[in-house]
Amino acid sequence: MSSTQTLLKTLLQNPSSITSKSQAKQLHAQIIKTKPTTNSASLLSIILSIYTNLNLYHESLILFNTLHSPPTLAWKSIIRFYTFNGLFIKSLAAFVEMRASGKYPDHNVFPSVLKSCTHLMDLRFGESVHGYITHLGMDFDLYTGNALMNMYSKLQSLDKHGGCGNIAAEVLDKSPNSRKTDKCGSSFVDFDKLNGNDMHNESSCSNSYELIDKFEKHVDDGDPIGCSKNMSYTLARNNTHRVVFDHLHGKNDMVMRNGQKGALHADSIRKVFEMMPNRDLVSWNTVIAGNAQNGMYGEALEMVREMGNANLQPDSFTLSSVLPIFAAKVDVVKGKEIHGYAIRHGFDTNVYIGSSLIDMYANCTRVEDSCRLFNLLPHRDSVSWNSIIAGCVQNGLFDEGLKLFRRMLLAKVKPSPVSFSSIMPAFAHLTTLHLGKQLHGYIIRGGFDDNMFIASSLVDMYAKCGNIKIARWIFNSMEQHDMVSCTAMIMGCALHGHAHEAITFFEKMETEGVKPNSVAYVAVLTACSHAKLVNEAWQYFNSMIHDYGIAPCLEHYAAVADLLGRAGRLEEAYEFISGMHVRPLGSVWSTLLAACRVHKNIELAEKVAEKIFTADPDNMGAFVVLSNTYSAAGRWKDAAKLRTTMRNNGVRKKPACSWIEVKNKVHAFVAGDESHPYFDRINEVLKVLLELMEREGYVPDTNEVFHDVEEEQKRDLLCSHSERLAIAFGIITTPAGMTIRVTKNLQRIVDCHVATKFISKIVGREIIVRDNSRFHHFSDGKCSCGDYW
DNA sequence: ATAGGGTTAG
Repeated sequence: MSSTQTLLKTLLQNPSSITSKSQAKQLHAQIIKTKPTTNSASLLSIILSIYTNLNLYHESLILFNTLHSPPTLAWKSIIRFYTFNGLFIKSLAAFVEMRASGKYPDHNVFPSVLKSCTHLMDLRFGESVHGYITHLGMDFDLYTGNALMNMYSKLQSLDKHGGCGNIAAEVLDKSPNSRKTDKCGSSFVDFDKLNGNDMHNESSCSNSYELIDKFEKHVDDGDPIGCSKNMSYTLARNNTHRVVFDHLHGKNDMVMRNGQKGALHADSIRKVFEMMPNRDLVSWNTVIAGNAQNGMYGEALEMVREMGNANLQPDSFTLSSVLPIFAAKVDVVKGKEIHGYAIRHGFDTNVYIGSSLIDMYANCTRVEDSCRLFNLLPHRDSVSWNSIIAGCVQNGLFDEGLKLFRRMLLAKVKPSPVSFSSIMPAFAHLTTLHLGKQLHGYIIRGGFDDNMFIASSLVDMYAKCGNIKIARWIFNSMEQHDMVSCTAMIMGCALHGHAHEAITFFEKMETEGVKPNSVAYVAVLTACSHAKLVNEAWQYFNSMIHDYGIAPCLEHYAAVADLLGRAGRLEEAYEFISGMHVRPLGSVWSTLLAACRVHKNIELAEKVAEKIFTADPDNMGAFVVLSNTYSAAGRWKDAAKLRTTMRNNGVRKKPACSWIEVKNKVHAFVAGDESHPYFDRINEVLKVLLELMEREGYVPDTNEVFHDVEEEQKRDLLCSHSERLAIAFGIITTPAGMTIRVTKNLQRIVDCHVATKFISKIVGREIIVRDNSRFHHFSDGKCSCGDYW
């Protein structure tokens, strides 16, 4: 009896002295046992505040639900608890209920409530809370002020993009008794499960494939029911807290990230900041971060200086807001200064600073520095891994990125949506469809496939890996499109020679109110170029300059020059390139040289080659193309002379190689390759094919190859070039009627192209060949490229 | 009450 009273006394005087779960539960039990007639609710509230401070999930919820008329302390505790655990809607619901029950919040509650509004991106609700805060005169509270500024800086320009409006209000309207029908517990567990799609489990790979195969089949059937969306819906949408789920998985990021330019709430932020009687480091950091994240770099840096005047030193929070500015401005000198400051203050081992530094160096193309930093980090979290992976991939180190991705999984770090959208471009560039598909499987099962970044990267990956059908399907099933996803789709169409479709997508984008940028124009001009749509290209080129005020850069000029070349308007192309506002690189001239080869214009070819040799003396490819131009026009002597020069200069032609993916395994072939275990069967097939092809009228075109060998040999060599070996292998190993997909590392020669057309007709198969610049769809003796490549 | 990482570009 007396011990109980002592305990209760201690408890009442100093609740924070209770530091363990068992202590807290003991006290709780005591109270229940003694059944105090007075103050029962307030004693239980104190227990609740201890539970919530210890973040004891079930204990807190069960206790709260037993309170019929929770006192203010209980409300405060539970609201904080909900916010802390990411149950933002619950938190706001509790706040509303608290008010409805006639209890008044104090300044301790508002930071949690405002944080919930911020995470739910519910500006309207937040503003009304702000009004209430002002009404109560609590906007002078330091923490509340900081939370207000944070909310306005995060929800900047939400209005412009529609935002999420009244999520909270809607939910609140519907669930006045949300507390009674509480499902937080189960939702929390479910959520964990969702996160735990186990990337570390090797055996789950086969499931992934099955999933994607099913997916592919649905797309082929043109019946998207049961596809990705529904699969992920069953997994993810069953969640009663979808909004929270979305938020934590970055879906709603888009809205925030889109608001780069607007300064819609800058005034609100400044007003709060200036009204505050006291400002601490957090206040400054919040405003600085707000400015930095909204693209107001100058203001952010200015505030760092002002902060110094107020005798406050930048801390790790300040630095991690400032570093992205120098990353964006590609200012490695300033970035390094910050790095130095971080080292001097011992911040360089901080994960936040670490990943910002990794990103900054990578953005300044100093990936080696990023890697060094990464290896020196004493502790790495998911973001550090994502930073280094993205850094590598963005700098073209795809294999390194892949290695790091695997290392991340081995280190048992769960990949996040950011991991997926960072690594996916590596598969796109490496054309490793099997890896891309595998990752797509994980993405579907994790329910991440509606993330804009991921969906865009998937569209791009499938297009680049040759499956334009799936790319198109994913694009069409996206809920909204932005400039990036549209550009990926347009470029995908361009890559596959579907110029008109590309233009349709471009126009749809414009009518949907998505503003094209410079990259989008590169894509649409590339599409025009592949289909020789000269007039359309000019129209886009001019509209870009005059309607959108985008200055043409090298890529746009290159696309137009390429187009003129393809259309046979060689002189015009030459004039166009000569008159460019940007100094043409060798590569621009190279496209014209290739055009000269196709149109057999030797005079211009020589002139252009000269330009290449002066602009870019290391560009040895020009020798090869020029030599081929001579050959194609039958000027053997010139070709031979050039080849001698090449040899003397140590120029070696890159060996041509073709590869084909069968059953998720890549089979590579080089010309005359006899090492493949299937070689005999391949040879047999090729013999039969040649006979049939010749019966159909095929005549080997030996002009462009091997002038040093006998005519007889030339024919044999042609018939065993790498593309044909790969196709023959595909014919043997894949079921009849199935599309054969082959990739080639170089531009193909005329004979090669012609032969593949014949083969597609004879075997009655669709054959898709990707060469160094685009996809060629062969079927029934025709090619989608219009025989220009 | 404040922080870091992502998709398109021959």
